[in-house]
Amino acid sequence: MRYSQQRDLILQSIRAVDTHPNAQDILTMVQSNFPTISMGTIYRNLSQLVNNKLILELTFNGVSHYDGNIYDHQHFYCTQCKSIIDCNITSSNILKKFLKSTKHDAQNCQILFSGTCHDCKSKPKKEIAC
Amino acid sequence: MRYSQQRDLILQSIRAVDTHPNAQDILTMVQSNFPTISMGTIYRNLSQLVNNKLILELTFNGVSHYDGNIYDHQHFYCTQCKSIIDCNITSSNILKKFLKSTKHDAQNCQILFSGTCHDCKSKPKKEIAC
DNA sequence: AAATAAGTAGGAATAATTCCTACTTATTTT
DNA sequence: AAAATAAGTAGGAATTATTCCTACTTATTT
Repeated sequence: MRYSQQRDLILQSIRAVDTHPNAQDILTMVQSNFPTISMGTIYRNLSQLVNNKLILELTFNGVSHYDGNIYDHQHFYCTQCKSIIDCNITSSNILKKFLKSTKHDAQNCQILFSGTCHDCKSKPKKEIAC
Repeated sequence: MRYSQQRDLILQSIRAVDTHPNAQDILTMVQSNFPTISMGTIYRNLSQLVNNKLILELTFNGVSHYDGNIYDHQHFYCTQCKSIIDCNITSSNILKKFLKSTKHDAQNCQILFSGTCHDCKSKPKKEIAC
């Protein structure tokens, strides 16, 4: 991989947040520093960064989201506000257990919790104006 | 939900297999009994069946797949042959553990293992003809 | 400094999914 | 049983995320 300012900015933008942005979010973030960048460039570089394991790709509702935290951790998806929240839970134990029970060669394990996040639970539901 | 032959056939088709078909697969299956069914009908009924918890929806590589087995079980995704294989592992223990460690109200937990399945591991890789 | 291989912008193409409209059918009411 | 009505359908258009293509640019090597 040859250096490019575009890819560098994309990686920095992803690392700067813990919100698990999608391609469109990343385009918007990078555009503020580099207005001529295009969506093709975003997607091409995202797949390179994923292939080189510099970022993680996660799919929620059929849309790819990207995570600059590549350490073993899991995610919680709030079905109300749609936010994706990091969980400090490792998957290695579950993976080990699974490997003992199967003939498949599992190399990875992703756990996705879902429900209502703490914020949505405590906040009263938005009232709809008449 | 009023009865319809189309929805009934869709549900039966999904229950008849353990291959986790996507919308296109289901269209093809149902068309063999009901040639005039359309993709719009497939999608509309799939989302009703999911909402009524008669089937599960799983997303792999950004594509929705459907599962007629609604009991607590998990999945293994083979990165080589792309097949989705059921795993006889429950998530309730992991979910309980998670609930103790967090303020989020998790109601669901999906675990996805991935790697090379037993078949792909034992079979020699396909040779490419010269 | 010249060569070249990788990267870029931006628009076209593709694929999964949702939306829309006029028609049909299962169910309820009389 | 016939009429009313609300849910369902076919099929095509629209939308959205993503990939592909082409001519141009730039980082790196020689």
